[in-house]
Amino acid sequence: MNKMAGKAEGEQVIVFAGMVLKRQDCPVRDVIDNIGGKWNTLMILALADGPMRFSALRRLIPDISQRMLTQTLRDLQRDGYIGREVFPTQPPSVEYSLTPLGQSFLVLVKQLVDWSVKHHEAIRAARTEYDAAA
Amino acid sequence: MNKMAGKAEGEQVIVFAGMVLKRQDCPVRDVIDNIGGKWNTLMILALADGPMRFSALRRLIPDISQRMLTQTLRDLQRDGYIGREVFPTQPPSVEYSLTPLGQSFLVLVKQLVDWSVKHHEAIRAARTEYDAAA
DNA sequence: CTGCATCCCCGCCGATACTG
DNA sequence: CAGTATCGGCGGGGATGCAG
Repeated sequence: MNKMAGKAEGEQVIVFAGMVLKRQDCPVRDVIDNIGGKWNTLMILALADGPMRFSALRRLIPDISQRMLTQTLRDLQRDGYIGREVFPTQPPSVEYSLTPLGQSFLVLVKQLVDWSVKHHEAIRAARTEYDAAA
Repeated sequence: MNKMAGKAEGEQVIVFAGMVLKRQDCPVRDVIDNIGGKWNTLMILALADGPMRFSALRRLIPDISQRMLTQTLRDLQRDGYIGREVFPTQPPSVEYSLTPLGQSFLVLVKQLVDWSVKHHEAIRAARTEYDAAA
């Protein structure tokens, strides 16, 4: 995940806003990886309005494979963003929901979406201009 | 607030906060991809305090390869986050700096860092607990 | 209905060598 | 100093099939 190039002696750190972020076991990487995944943020948004069942999520996000749906949910559950509750019905049903941590994170995701929508015009413009210059 | 809208010809869209996000050419993906990359956010942070030369960035981030340094800078430049200025000295020197768009984005990154630092304890706790349960 | 297992492709990223 | 070029590993993620 986060490979260390330096030795134990040369402990690489980065200072930002007075905080020391060690390259190994960097707190930010834990979060970045969750944002960077193809489906993670979308999953957080999907659960924004309340708990949802597995099949409901499939319907909500039609173009996700079963494999990635399961894996994304597991990853987010592992890091404490979402909770999983199994109901012993027949056939069984499983409900996923945002934990307090997940809801806290949702705020960031929403800001990210807002910023994206607001600036994606400028981004695309810069992109075409750059490509044209080349 | 988060609902799937109908589709006409396989045109998948997702509605969030009243905004329609088409799956193809999604504005959020442009931003997400920049966050998700291994070095992108770090580069933004590195330029937070002002312009920096190529070699200065190398020293600041020791464990980045020359290849990825160049590529990351190019990508961010292409999307308009950073600017590049060449000084005709001998040998030549190049300075990179955040554009207004980049500085606007920097705000988000900082919030991300703050959130990470504040909650990474909870995340790691959830992670070990999940692994223990397994 | 809710998963896990398997196969496989492809793009990220690192290592290394070469240039103006 | 500031790049470019090439090779190769590795892991993300899609498609499909099987199971409880």
